[in-house]
Amino acid sequence: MSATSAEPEEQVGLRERKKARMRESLMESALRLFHENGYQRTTTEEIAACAGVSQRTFFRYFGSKEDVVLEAVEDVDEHLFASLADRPADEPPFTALRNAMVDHWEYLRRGPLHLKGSAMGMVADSPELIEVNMRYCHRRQHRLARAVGERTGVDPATDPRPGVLAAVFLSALATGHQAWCASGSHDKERLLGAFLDRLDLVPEVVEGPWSPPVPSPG
Amino acid sequence: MSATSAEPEEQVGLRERKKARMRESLMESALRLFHENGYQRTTTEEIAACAGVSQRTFFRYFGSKEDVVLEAVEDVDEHLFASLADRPADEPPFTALRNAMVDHWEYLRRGPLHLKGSAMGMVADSPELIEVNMRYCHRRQHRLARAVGERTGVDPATDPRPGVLAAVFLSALATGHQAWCASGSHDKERLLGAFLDRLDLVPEVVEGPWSPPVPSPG
DNA sequence: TGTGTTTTGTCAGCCGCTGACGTAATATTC
DNA sequence: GAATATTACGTCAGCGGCTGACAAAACACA
Repeated sequence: MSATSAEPEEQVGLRERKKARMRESLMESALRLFHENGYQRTTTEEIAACAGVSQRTFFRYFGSKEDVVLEAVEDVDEHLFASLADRPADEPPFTALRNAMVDHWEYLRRGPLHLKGSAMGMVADSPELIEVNMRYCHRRQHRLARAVGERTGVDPATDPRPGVLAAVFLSALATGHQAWCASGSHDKERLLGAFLDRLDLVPEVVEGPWSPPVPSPG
Repeated sequence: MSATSAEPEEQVGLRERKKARMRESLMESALRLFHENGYQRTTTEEIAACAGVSQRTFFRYFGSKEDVVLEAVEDVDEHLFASLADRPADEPPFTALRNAMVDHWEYLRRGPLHLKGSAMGMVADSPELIEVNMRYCHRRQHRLARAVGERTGVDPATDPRPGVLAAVFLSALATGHQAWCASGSHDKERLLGAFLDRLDLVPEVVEGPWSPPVPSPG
């Protein structure tokens, strides 16, 4: 084909450009098909065909079908980490994480991540993807621990605190996510509310005895 | 309908007995092969052959290869829940969980669960199984939340606290488990130590600012 | 333009997993 | 003890995820 007229300004070369575009194309095809037909009912051959390549090529770009979802989630996480770095330095780690989540949500609300931004919502729609998401939570946790470590000046390799904080934070999020799924709601704002409810509960839940069983009206 | 109460005895019948034995046989074959050759390199056909049945029969007893590991872990969890119920009623929930873990370990130390008891250690040996374990952590979390709910008289369906506590507890355990794997240690006692270290860190990590970065020697 | 490297499609194949169907083992009834 | 219905099992065929190997096409560099 042509394309020889386009002069790449950067040193990255035409090849890597194509690779990046192919990767984006495959991910977009996959996420769209997942959204339309469901994760389970979408085959890797369909994804490849939708992107105009062979199945083998799909597996050269993504290690597995699950990896597509994972990478979308990780791209979204990336911005959460940026939000964390932007929080004032005097905020305690856990508080900073909570507030970064609020900032992050405000960013997602403006929708610059289009399909990827809805990846988490997509996960909610199909129980299979919840497990897929779970499967990778230790990868997310490692990345978050690193971000927490950078913020606090603590090395996650020698100090267990960043890892513990990351794990606790993500597990509380997961609980909120599950409750949101169970409620059948599709309102993204309610999802943030569920997140914050659980996060705010963590200190009280691990500290001392609990207040009376059910303070709700009966 | 037929009169199934021909025999009022609690005799479950030969058939169900055989089913139970077959199930045990398959699980034992699987766990032993996993232990010897690794999870990945053990095929479901080998498991079936080891138990003297066809592959199809294996899949009639277990929904997936992963399920075998999951059920082993759940069997072990079962006793953790019992230990939790035995803790004094005046212990706060998180403390009770922590201490139940210690009791539970003492039980495992006596080795009545033989192969199943080593399932968690097996998980440590193969990175693939860590992901398998992760995949099911929300199932474990639900069961633990129920146990916590029973102990505290709180309904997990309406009060989010049991779910949050269960999630935080298990995620802290997972962190300890990962650290233990990373250290390359195969000493089970060190694993318990890693668990307790992380659990004891949780309150301090979510509460306020952190103490100086790294108090350890350089 | 020609040469060496990277990327792709095709093919073959393993493995996890499932539906369908016939058969053997078990339980029930006479 | 024979006839019956019920249940478990083996065999077979097949799908979908995933991988190695090889040849052809696309690209980079000179």
